[in-house]
Amino acid sequence: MSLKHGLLGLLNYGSMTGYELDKAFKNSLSFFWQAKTSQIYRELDDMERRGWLTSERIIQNEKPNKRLYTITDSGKEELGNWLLSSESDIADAMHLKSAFLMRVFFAGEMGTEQSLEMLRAYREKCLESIKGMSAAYDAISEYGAVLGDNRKSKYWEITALHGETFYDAGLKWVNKAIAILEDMK
Amino acid sequence: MSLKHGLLGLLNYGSMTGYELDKAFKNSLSFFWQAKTSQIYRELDDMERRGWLTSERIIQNEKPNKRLYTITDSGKEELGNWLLSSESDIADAMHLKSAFLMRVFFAGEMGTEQSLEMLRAYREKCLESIKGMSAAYDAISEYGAVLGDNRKSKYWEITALHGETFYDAGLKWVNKAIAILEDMK
DNA sequence: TTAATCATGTAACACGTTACATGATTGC
DNA sequence: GCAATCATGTAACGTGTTACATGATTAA
Repeated sequence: MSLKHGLLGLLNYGSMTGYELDKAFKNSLSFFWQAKTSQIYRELDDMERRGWLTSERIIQNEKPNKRLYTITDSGKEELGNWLLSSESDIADAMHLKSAFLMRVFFAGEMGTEQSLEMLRAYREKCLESIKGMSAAYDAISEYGAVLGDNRKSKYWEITALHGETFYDAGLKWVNKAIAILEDMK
Repeated sequence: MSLKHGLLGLLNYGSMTGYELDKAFKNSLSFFWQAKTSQIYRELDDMERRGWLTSERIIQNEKPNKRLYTITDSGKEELGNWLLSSESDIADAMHLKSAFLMRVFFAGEMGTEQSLEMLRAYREKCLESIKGMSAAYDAISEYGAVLGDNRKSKYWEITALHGETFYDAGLKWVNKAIAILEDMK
């Protein structure tokens, strides 16, 4: 149930509308959790039913009306409990789910040239992601400066470092894999 | 829809019962895809409806009856198409989903000592996983020798190498993360 | 005698995706 | 004139999890 907790975490920084939450989510948490806009609205409804947040309708005349969400004490408690309860998510963190790796596993059924193409495409994605990291670091230090909270932004940096380390690992792996297949020819 | 394709891939090596498929899945594909037994049976039903496989009831008297699944030509075609169609799964492969990293992201809300505990637990899991790799390599060369198919087992090795590389990356990252937090104290 | 292995499933629920609907304002 | 931004949702569908049910054989 981590999507709800991610939203609670963002709302804990300050009240936001669904639209703003959606953007905030995609700009920060999307490195390790993805969610569609429609799902976010649905989860917010459910969280309000649970009493983790309240919402206030704001009428605008120049723009569409909006709904501002605010975390409640009960929501803060839930967030705190989730942060402390290891909840077995560390074991989960060891498991990846990847249709791409599944295709690699069964790649013996196709030609070596086709497998190589697939791996080269993966390599391109790794390189792109690695290039994208500097923008991510910039965004973090910018937000960190705005908030003036060094402690929080340290953890953001640590998650960015995770991304960087893993993209590098992906690149290293795929280069080895390509070398193995080219040796085989 | 990759669970179905994983099952097709296994059945392409030879006919199996649901029970055997479940075990085969957990022994090989579970490194990059997880599925519960109950889901596997449900998917097999659906795949039969689609004509990708046929099943044959086998009556046993000493043991429970079983159902043997066999891939059809249409199933082989589907498997082949899936292998070749990149299907955007390479882009997906760049996205991880991790409740654990989400907790790290919001760890500014808890004490540094608690965050360190969480990271140390992750480090333990990395070390365990790294230790487990030699067993995985053993299993692959064993199966490879049985099948006598070098080409197939090369790809299995490549996926194992992926696991190894990523567990190492996890360890490297967490050590850096722990160092950052300890410096902060 | 207790746990593991063999072997199959159903039902309910939770979570995630896709497709669709609406419509004004602002910047290029 | 066209794309992007603002802003909210519903309905249907697809995928994954949990809890439960059944019951014999075999090895420690």
